[in-house]
Amino acid sequence: MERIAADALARLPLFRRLTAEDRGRIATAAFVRTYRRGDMIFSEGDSPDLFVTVMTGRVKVFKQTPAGKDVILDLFGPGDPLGAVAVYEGREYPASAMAMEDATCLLIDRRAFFSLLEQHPSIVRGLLTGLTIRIFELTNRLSDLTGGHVDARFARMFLKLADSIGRPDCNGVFIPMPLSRQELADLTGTTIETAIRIMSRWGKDEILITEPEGFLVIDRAALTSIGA
Amino acid sequence: MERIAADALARLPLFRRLTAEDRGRIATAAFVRTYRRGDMIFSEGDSPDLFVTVMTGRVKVFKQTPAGKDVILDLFGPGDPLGAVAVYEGREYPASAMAMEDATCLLIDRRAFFSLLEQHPSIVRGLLTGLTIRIFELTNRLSDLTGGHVDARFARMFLKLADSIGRPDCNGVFIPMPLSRQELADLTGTTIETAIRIMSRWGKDEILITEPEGFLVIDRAALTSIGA
DNA sequence: TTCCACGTATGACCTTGGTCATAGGCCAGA
DNA sequence: TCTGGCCTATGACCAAGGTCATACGTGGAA
Repeated sequence: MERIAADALARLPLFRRLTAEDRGRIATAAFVRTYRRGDMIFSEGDSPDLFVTVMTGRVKVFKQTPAGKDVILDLFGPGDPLGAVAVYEGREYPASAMAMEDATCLLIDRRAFFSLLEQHPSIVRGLLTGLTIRIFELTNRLSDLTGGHVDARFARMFLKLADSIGRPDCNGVFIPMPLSRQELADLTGTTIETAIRIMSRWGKDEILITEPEGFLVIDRAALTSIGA
Repeated sequence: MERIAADALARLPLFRRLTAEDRGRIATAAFVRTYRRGDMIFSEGDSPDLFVTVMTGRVKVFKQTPAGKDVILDLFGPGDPLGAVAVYEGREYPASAMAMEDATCLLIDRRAFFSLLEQHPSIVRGLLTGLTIRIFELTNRLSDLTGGHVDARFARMFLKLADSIGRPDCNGVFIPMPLSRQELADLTGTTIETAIRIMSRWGKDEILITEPEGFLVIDRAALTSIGA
């Protein structure tokens, strides 16, 4: 844990609109903490006493199914606030968060965060927007994961990733997001074997290939038709 | 569509804490609308210009999966606000709402609602609480519906209903909530045939029986062990 | 270097549950 | 009273995909 420079806050969307003075005040109640790949940031059921914002690295938020498997609810990156729900209402985290790679997060003491909220309605608005977007995504994920065939879920997942973070490449669209087969399975609600089978089939069919630093979508049209 | 008496608002949790004067002001911008069983209250993709609160009857909120089946996201009853998400941020409804039986809803013009929000932070808090609870529920439903066996999902669903609205009865716990086989299927992410099979098996095994006005849980222990 | 752990890969097998077909009961409207 | 539509019910069939077993490659630890 370290102190944070007040101007580092200026880079986070949620705090960007505050005055420098206010950011200075927050900085006194905030820490930066670093996590190693695989470290838990918080666990389902923990009671939240810190408000967490991702600064660097990628974080997965997931939950265990009654059957004991993990389902990844969402992937977060720099600037995204984690577990705002729980902090705001003071109830337990509904899911767990784990660093998928080495990461740093900004932690703000819950009390300090609240006094901040009272003085700055713009932050409340930002959080509210975040919550509503979260409901949207969860709603979509729910209808996405329920029923339908696994290939289709895979296809839609990769199309979504391609649209959100993909960048054009000589041979297609590159998705700079390394995910293990297990993580692909947890994102699509299936097993690791099925994930492996689909990925190796698509590799052979030159639809989508796995690279060390992510995935390369070669045949977007094929994905679109599979996902339909 | 009719005017609403200001004191009817006093019965809705969200508005209960306002002064009589404020409720009177809202009443001028609010009206009551009645729906018949099966009527759509709003549809996925509509842009929200009214804030809706259920007053009587039961309403299901559902969404179509990419495969074209419906998934019921939640069941709402008297006092529950519908589609608060969409209204607040002014984006499209992420799901549809339909009256499951004859129902009445309180509708408030979006603009009037906003000026209300600005003057009454307590309403904002109420909405925020509602949104966070909604995220909780969606999170749970997501892990619930993903993977696992259909019987288990059925068992958990009925246990949850029994806990929330069940009342003791001479032979077990009665759930006063008539749901068609199709609706059971939509709640658990399966097909109507599978829903029928499970229900008739449980009926024969005297675990849970369907009654005209709801369901009677006879063997709660059996459900608990199936749901595990 | 050797060894173990972990991620990836692939085949064999079998159950769950989705699909299709058919039929009976009930209610509203003609 | 007949009829058509809707919900419930049940059987037959079949495939998607979960489970189990096995194997290979790589990287870190001893």
